Amino acid sequence: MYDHRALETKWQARWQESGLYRTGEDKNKPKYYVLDMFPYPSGDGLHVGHPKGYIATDIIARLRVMQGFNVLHPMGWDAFGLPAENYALKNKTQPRLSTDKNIVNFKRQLGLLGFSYDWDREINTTDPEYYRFTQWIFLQMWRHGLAYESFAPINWCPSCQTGLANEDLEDGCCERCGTLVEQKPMRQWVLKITAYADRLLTDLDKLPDWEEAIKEMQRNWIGRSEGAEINFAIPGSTETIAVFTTRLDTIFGCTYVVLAPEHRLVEELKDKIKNWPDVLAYLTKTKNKTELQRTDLNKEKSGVSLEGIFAINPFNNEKVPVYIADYVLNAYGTGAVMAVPAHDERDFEFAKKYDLPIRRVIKPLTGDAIELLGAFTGDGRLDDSGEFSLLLSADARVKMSDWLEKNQQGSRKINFKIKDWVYSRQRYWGEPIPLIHCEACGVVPVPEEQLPVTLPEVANYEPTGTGESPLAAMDDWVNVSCPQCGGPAHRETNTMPQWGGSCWYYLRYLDPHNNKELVSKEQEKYWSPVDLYVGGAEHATRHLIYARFWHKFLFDIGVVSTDEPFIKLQHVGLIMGEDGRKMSKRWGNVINPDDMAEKYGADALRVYEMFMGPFDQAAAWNTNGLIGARKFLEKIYLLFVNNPEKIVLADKKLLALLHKTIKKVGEDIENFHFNTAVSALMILVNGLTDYQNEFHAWPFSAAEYASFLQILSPLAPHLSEELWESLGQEGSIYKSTWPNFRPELIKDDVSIYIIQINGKLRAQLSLAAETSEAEVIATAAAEPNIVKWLEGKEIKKTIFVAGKLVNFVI
RNA sequence: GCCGCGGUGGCGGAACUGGUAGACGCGCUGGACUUAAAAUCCAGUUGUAGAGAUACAGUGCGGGUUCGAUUCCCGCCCGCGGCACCA
Repeated sequence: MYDHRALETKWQARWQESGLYRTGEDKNKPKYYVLDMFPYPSGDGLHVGHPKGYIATDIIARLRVMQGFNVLHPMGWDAFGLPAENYALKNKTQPRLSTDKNIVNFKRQLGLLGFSYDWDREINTTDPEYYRFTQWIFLQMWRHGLAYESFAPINWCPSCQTGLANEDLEDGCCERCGTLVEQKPMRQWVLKITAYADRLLTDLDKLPDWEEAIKEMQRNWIGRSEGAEINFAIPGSTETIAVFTTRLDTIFGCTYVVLAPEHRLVEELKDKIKNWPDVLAYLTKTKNKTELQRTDLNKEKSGVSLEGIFAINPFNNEKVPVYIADYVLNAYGTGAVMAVPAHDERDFEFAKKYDLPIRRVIKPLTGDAIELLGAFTGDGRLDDSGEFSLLLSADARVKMSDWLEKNQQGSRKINFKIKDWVYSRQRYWGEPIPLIHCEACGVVPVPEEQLPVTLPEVANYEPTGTGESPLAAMDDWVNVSCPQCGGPAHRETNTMPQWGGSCWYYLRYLDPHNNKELVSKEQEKYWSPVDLYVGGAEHATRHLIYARFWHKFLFDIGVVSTDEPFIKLQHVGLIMGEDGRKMSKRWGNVINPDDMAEKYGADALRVYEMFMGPFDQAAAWNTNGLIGARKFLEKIYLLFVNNPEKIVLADKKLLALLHKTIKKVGEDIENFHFNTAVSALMILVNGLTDYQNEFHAWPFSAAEYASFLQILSPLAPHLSEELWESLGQEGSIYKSTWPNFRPELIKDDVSIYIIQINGKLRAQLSLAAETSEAEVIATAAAEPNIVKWLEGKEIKKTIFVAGKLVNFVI
């Protein structure tokens, strides 16, 4: 039994004392930047699932250092935002105090696991010296017209009492507290991420080392669709109804037009609408529906016609009725659609209900004789479509778009699902938005030399629910003179959302103490971009899109030299509770890493978490598995202490196994196959244990035992360091050079042949590697079990694969 | 509904570009040590038949390609994740 507590605390203290993990500064070496998604320091502390990704990056960081790279491996805290504030409110403390306390606890917990972080580069998004630059970036966006004030209705969480971005919702509920979100018009700051939508989409193709699944999620979120915008004239009005469609080829089948209830024209055309009371009733009914009710796919479509209003289809000059219906979304496209019930399921359903005409204009290419019960939504051949009849759908879309543009009735158009980013929160615990409202000059930026605009300490930081943040009540802080004209003015009192500070933190690690600029050109050029980024897949459509957006903007204004921030992205699979459910206080299935490290050791915990299964897959916790990992380390310890004389009786097979293992462990770590790396080490250790127990000697030299420790060290740094020292090796194993495997030792001199009859295994044969084909076949055919099978049969064919198998086909 | 990922022993999982299915670990069974238990060590562990050699079946289901398929192709079923009235 080795005393893991004594051993691990000893080495953790020594590493810290010697500054072992300070980032290398020799710029002649190649660099490797390996990054974790920095944690949100919650009051609950880390559970056993959080460190899984950190263990993996630590293993990679250690491997890269040993391979001769300058490695940047930093850690910090993403500490602004709702959860921290809600936690402080619940515990009746100040967010500043509770956040600082939580950080101390998180840092202690991470310290127990022996990570090789360079703590000199620690950052904290709530530090004014940090958020000064978050504010600076916001100002640059404002200057470039990418931050604008809007009064449109947005998602409002009545429980958190703040506006939210689309990305903050889950099934129409607040992602934080699960409360049903309402639509509420309010003043807000919005970032124009849509201006980058096309680049965010197309540049995904430049990221071959991102998992396809995550890229696909982003593509869906951005949601690009190509189509056309068409203007339908309104007889008796100068207004036109613009509709967006991706199926211009179906336009001859348009039998009515639908506006979203919130569409601007509804109010504009009020005087001409003959059944206004009906319309008003419908509008009220819609307004009272929640977002969830409105988007419920199972609900029956409803709407009301705008009596007296018609729209003219420019292609055939036909006059069609106009409806409002809440299945049309005001926020997408133009908020109006041309309805083609024959070729769109939603329109079909609506037309059936209100008895509107259904006109088929696309014939399926196959089986068109069948009478369709629903809408035919596929491409086909145009029918009854004037001069465009008989064209194929795809061709028709091109020709009809040309026609539109030539006749100035509309144009080609690309739409995105992604919406501009609602960037202000009516809460206290966030970065103040560095803008000033002046009665005379309008919105004026805080001069850059006055940054940061620090978050004032307030006695009462509870949300007001009025659409203003608690800061609005702080007259001393709010009232300022205008930086431009000196007149009376007041500060913007909304704060930035949780995701603000994390949009650029990876850049700050490069140059964390620079108080002139967010990162120096020199440091940026050397360290950027991030070579490996590891974190949860839940960030695919939030943090990872936001950060790419900011990065591209910073690239455009010359702050960074690359147009993508993260070269390789690897997502980490969750660790579930022993009951298979997500670890949560609610289920009482949370396993605490402190307890596990205390009981079984940090090394055992590291090895176990990597051994649980494929890194990117979810896996259920099993403490017996952790004990297995501990036993494995125990065996290693015994290898070194059980044979103190260290007599060496050379064993070729075990030496070959060592070199195979060196090769495999290196490759597996690079490919994130930690589970098989651990298993390879176990196989080697089992071999060594058996050998030592039998012969009471080592099968190879101390130098080779040292290289075994080296390949173990990224996984189990404490124990390896201890045994490395006991072998009399100089310096830390962390600074040693990763061993090379010797290919000549790996090559087998015997080949094991499998002998098959009709593809079924019947015998095995072990022959010298250089045995000729003819000889192998002859020997195989002479095997007793094979002779039995071949007796009285004719060999039709013999398959031979060198070094592998012989297959007799009979 | 659309998109992505997956389905292998009692469990987590392994299997390189088609070539011994079940590595490694957990669990379980039997044994050794012990007054006893824990720990440790040894043996076994996909199913069926057999004392055994061995034979047959077997990687979600049904087909196909191939000398040979967990791996490739076609058609399904189930699970997980994301998006979802996006025109």
